[in-house]
Amino acid sequence: MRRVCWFRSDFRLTDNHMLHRALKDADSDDEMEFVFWLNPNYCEPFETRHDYFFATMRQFMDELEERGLGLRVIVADTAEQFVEALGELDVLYFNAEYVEPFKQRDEAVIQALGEAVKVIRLLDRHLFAPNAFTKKDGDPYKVYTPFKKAAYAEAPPAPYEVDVNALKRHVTTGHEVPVELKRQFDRCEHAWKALGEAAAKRRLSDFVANRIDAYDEDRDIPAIAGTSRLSPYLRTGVLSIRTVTEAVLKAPKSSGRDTYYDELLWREFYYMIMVQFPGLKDRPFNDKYKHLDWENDDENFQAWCDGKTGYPIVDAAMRQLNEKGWMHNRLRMIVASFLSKHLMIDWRKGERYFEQKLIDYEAASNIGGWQWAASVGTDAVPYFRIFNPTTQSEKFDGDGTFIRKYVPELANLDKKAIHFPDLTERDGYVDPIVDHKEARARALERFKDAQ
DNA sequence: TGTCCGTTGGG
DNA sequence: CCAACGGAC
Repeated sequence: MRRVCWFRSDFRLTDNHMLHRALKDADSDDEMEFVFWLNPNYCEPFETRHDYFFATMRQFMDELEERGLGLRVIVADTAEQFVEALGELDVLYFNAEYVEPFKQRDEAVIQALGEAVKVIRLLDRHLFAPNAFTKKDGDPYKVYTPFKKAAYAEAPPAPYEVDVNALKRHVTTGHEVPVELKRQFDRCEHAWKALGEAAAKRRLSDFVANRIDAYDEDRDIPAIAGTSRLSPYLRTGVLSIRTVTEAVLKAPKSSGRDTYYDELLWREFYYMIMVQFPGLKDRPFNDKYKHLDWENDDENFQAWCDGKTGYPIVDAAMRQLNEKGWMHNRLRMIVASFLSKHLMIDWRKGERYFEQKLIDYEAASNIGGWQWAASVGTDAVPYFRIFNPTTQSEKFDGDGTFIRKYVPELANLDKKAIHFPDLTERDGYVDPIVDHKEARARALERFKDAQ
């Protein structure tokens, strides 16, 4: 029997459902092969997130090699080409993706394989199946709190064991590195710190041992490492959600720990919503906001993207995104509120900009978050809760440490002036592109019209 | 996981 | 003057 394990965004050897299952199924003389489909169409334009992805992949391949395992990288534009390159096989294993465009890609591969090949798709990226919880009437939950109650009643799955030595007996081929992969590796420029499984686990245990107790308070301060910063690992599959959950629930009970587990459940909630209600990348969950009167102001949108709005906390946040491919969660809320309320620019533009830039981009969480902030989603913030960027800045970056790091033009201002410099003292820094009070009033009006 | 504005009451 | 608070958005 020839069993093929298809790696996608699950670059790890431990607690990997696909590997666990393939090993369980394999007889001692069965041959196993690891493959990766490199689709050059997914690499253009080459953004920071591609850089992170391929840097991670490269690190994973080094790790495989050290352990005497190999990954065969197949370059293909279509599912048919990919399947043809796979050659003869009996079983294909992979960890399921439930959200587009990956779902469609996976179905195209299954189609192209035909009846003769057995396909085993496994739940791996999330704790619970997307249809695991329903209301009494059988409908999916649309509100977080009851969903959470249902989820709390269920024990999350334990990590899956993977015996690497057993893998070695089945996987006999080394890496196959096509020129196209080398080309992608060569495009990587960032000097990423803490790549790979070992670094991810160190960060997880540091978080659980030292930071999780204070998480509920520290997580809102962008100048300190109060959040777990595990999302890039979850995105690339370097860390498994079961490993994270196990470590979190083993920690002593605290309000920080509970808040953090809640955030993991928000991740489950949004993915469940995306699966149960397809199409949310392009339409608001709440129908009444389908025809909201958005502004089509390219100049303002560009200023937002570039971190040149004249609101220091917004600009610092956007510059962090542009430089690091990552943004602190409190800041994601602030810039999303600013784009959709102050600028009245369609949340979909912001969602797509985040998609382009974020190394931890997950469609469900990102779309859910944007719809939440723009007040058009399920269980979203009410439209009249409009963040005041200056107040948020004073509250969460009180002494201006974060702003100073990313907006050097303002580095010399004192901690009072830095949150919104006086219009006469902005040499070297842009004037605000909108007036807060006017913008707020306009947003209230537009949203009220849509009620 | 909000902010604004008017009111009240202490200094 | 300003903190505390409650209602409205």
